[in-house]
Amino acid sequence: MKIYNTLTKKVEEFIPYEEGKVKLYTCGPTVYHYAHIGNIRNYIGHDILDKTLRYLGYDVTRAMNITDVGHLTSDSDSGEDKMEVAKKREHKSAMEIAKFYTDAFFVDFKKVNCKVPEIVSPATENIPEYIKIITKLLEDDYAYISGGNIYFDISKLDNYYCLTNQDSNLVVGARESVDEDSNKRNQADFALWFTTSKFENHELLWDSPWGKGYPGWHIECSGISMKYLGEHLDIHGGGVDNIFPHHTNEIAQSEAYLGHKWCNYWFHNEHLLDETGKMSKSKGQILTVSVLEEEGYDPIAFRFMCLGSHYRKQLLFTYDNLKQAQNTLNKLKKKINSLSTDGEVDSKVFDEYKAKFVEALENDLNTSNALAVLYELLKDDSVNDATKRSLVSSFDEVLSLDLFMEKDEVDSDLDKEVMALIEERKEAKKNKDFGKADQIRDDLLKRGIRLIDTREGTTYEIIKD
RNA sequence: GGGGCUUUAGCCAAGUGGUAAGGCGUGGGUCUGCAACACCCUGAUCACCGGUUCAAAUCCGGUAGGCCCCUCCA
Repeated sequence: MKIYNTLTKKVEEFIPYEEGKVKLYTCGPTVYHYAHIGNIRNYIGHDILDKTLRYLGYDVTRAMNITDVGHLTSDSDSGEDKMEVAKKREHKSAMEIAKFYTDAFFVDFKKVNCKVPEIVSPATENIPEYIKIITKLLEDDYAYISGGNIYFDISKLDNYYCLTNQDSNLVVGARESVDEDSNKRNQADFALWFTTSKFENHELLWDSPWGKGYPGWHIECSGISMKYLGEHLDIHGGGVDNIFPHHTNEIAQSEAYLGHKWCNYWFHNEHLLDETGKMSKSKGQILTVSVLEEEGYDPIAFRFMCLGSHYRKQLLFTYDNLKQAQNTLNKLKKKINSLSTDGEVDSKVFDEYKAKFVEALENDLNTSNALAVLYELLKDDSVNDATKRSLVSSFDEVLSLDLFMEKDEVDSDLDKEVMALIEERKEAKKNKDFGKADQIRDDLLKRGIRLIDTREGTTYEIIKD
């Protein structure tokens, strides 16, 4: 399996620390607001990575955090905690907000057929882990106390900027809204722990050796990852915007703490854009999977749209594009569901096509080509339907597009009524009363039922969108 | 100011030196009483300029456009 590694900026052969096993970590959602479809695209990317590794036979253990505390609008000790902002907005307690949005997140997560990681852990449930790490960083002089807070001293590292090529060209405050924090030795230092000194009204506080306070944003991912996945992590992923500062800081604190290399592969998904650029929770309008569904779109069509592109390419979201994806997916499913169950699976052909499919995925998760293999298979006249069905079913373990439609619960009353109308129309057609025949067809279409005339007779389908 | 990504037909998109996969849409056709469905057919020299090479969408240099990061973000 080849995969792009942000650390080396190259597509590399993936070699886990332990043969056959993969420790995978995904930066999870912040739960002070809904996850928009841009966030969801990132999780779809991780889902494909996760499932591809399993498809290839790896024993994968995956962990994901839920950021329910410590997410400031800035990484200095100024700015507001986003959870506190949400509390003011919604007049709820921090834990109520976290629970509400965590639940909402997983509803959408599952709607696009993302598999829930083995380990899902909220930041607030791992405080002792962070204290343990910070204590050692202080002992080893990688961290210092200033103004009541604990900061990581980046000057203690030679390769702090290993994920980016910024070297020391970093300009703190390139963006106007960035505040300077006078407690820091270097402006690029980052906070590990905040005390109550400047946040007396902060609701979530924990005792620590340095006073009541709460953790900085970056420490949670290091803490949760090391607690559940150990000292050696194979793949750590997130959105490209996490590369700096979040992942840069995670590497700094984790490797300073461990004293050795921590994670070998860094996996980053590009953004989903709308006409105005990057989608963002702070931009106001939050477009969620559930909203797409309310607008009449199948969440799986959104997944399909994401798979048509590559995870490392920006993707423009428009309703036109989604509509196209929906239409394409419907046609694809229709084709698949019209496959007969005749014949026996030809294992040689099965292996050949599976190898092609795997080849696409192994090439840095080329889902677009993987889908092309699916189309090639469906068009191949030399392959019998049983083999096709079997392959499609196998491919869908990774694609997760629900390619085989479960038979809808047939509403027998409706079925009886439609069959009677079909019979009536048949009579009308026989009598050349086409006006009446078309009337019946149009009336049914208005109700979302499309008649399909074949040589063998007339059937119908229920139009989903 | 610094760093990174990106530009392929109306749209989505593959392609990693040898004369452009696939999908959607469009148009045409078959089928049909007419349609729908289905099926068949239908399209681009790859932003631009220059270089390397027998050979470039693919490598190098430059120009132009788009996007992201440089302490909110997936």
